[in-house]
Amino acid sequence: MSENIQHITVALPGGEQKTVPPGTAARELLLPAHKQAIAARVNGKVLDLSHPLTVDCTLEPVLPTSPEGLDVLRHSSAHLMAQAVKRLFPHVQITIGPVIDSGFYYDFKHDQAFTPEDLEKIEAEMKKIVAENFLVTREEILRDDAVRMFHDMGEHYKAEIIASIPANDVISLYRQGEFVDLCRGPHVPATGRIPAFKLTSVAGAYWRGDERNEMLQRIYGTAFATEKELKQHLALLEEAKRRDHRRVGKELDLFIFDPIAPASPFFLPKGTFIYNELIAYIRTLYKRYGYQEVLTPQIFDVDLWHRSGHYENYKENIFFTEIEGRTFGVKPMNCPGHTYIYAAKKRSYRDLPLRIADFARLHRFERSGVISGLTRVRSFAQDDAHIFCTPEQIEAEVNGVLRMVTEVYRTFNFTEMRFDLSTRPPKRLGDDATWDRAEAALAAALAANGIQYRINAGDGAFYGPKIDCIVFDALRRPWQLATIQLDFQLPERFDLRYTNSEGHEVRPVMIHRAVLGSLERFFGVLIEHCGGDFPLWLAPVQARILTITESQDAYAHHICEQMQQAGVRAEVDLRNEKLGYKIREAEVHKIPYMIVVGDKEVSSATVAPRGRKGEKIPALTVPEFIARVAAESVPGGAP
RNA sequence: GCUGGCGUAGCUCAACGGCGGAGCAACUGAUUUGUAAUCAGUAGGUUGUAGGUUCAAAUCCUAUCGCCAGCUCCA
Repeated sequence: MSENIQHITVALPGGEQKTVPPGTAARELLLPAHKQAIAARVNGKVLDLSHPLTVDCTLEPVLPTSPEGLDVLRHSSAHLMAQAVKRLFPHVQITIGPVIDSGFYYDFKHDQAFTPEDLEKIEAEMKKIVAENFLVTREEILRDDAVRMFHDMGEHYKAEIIASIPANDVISLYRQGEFVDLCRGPHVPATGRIPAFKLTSVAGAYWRGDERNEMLQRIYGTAFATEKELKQHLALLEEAKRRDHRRVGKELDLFIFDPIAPASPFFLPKGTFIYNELIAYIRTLYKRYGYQEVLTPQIFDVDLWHRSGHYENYKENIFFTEIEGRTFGVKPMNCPGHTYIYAAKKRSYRDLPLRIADFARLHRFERSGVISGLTRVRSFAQDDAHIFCTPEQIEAEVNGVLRMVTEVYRTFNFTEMRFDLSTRPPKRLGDDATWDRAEAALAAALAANGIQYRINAGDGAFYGPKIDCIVFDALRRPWQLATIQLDFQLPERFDLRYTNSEGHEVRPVMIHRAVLGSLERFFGVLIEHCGGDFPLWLAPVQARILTITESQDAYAHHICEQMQQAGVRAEVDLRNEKLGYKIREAEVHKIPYMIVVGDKEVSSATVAPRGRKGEKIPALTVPEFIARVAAESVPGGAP
């Protein structure tokens, strides 16, 4: 047992190697050079700085600015918050406090609700604990001892969590000052290392996320490596508020909501214009991509929903109505209706693929707590279509849909996209050979389009695998919009057939697909993406003519008429106001072109356009201006 | 649905047991104006709805409708 053969070799960043006795803390090797580190990465695993190194390993610092470091920081912030809460509200029980995308939260058992004033107090206490700069230490303890310990402390939720961990496991505790919490870590070495945090909101949450359990109080917060990043994050939240489609929709007179029809938008003329343009744009693509549009009933005998399986699986979301003793369901989806169009005549393989598109209104009952603006409504339409094809055609069809999806999102200036391929779930319909072929076809179609994708194993629907398209808006928030789903079940349930080339009757495959998804939801996302500055082709008013005095009224009317005749959506502002006032108003209404006309323009028969961002555009003749608008006013044209 | 918060003029918000206000918008008048707000005046309300407490309710209580945040990110 000679001491000197028990040395370990640690590889540090930059190729440096050190030989140290086992048990040396990671911190000691990192410290002089990497004092910013808040954790250590040992053989790729993120651990405490105090972690004793026992075997040969690679060692890297984890900085608070790295994604892993930020997680550590936020997790420690959650503990910091829990400590502050326990100081201020000793009777409160702690439960769990994980890291989330935008920060962290901690759930507490507290009989009263936390108020915004409480949050301020808690935040102040957190700052105090940071100043006290407690060491954060880790210790290991047997499970049963931990259960007893938390039980004795009156932390019954904590004890319950620990009791659900296997009996022989060693578990870890983290201590900072008087506060101790069960946690697997890692954590920052001391509370003084948490520089920038903010508590953002408080809300109810169920114990273990189950609505049958009792309700806890959840406090959300966020933390960053620097004050500057925290400010940036808070500014982003402000910007998101400013762009909120509910606010923009009101300001720009796009749509309203009224309690008389909860979660069902009333589109005003300007909003309806944009809505219809979205449909018109998709229709132009349908011509190129070979879709045929249909109109189908709004309500169907409940028999349809029994046969399709919706009654069994989706009843809670369907509006029912009764008349003449018959029960009808208002359609939440178009697919069952479309099977009737398919089945209306005998189909041959020569008829396939059959692509049926439908912009029909759909109604789904959504629980009152989940509805929100245009993004979660009870009344909406989709750019929905169903493709009936042979199994051999799946890849080519999905390929076509993917091409359309990428074209559409490019048009709307969504530059970032992600695709997820969801494969067979444990509980499913159909044989493995069919699933093999279907999943392979989807993967091949993705590959054919050069699309990188993630696999969500087991996340497919029970009736078939699917591809979801997630787009990121200007604030980098993800939205799941387009979807492509294979379906082997509905053709079965509705006994759909076609005659193949050998004369046998066989089942077609159904592909459900939407590109924009719900038009309402897409509209909402588009508003937030562009902040209300719609591209020229979608702007309800493209140009507003602003006069300086009433002596230009006749000219303004004349050129407005000219523009309208040429298809430019123009209007005049003849009000007896100063130019600055009219400009401000047009600016606030996000009108793309302001056309200033004074005596100068009248005498030279020109216009002086101004862009909505204040860009000065040299004087143009009216035909020149019209040509400019016409050139820019196409999908994918001027932003 | 559940937890919490909030419903006051068209919009954004004050008043928080004691006569419901302001800014913007609207309307009227004056001003005729050159690139983000000219001035003055007028009108606008059973305080979401229904009950209750009180001498007195926008304010306190109950119910109801609606809106907002959250309720899957697992020590």
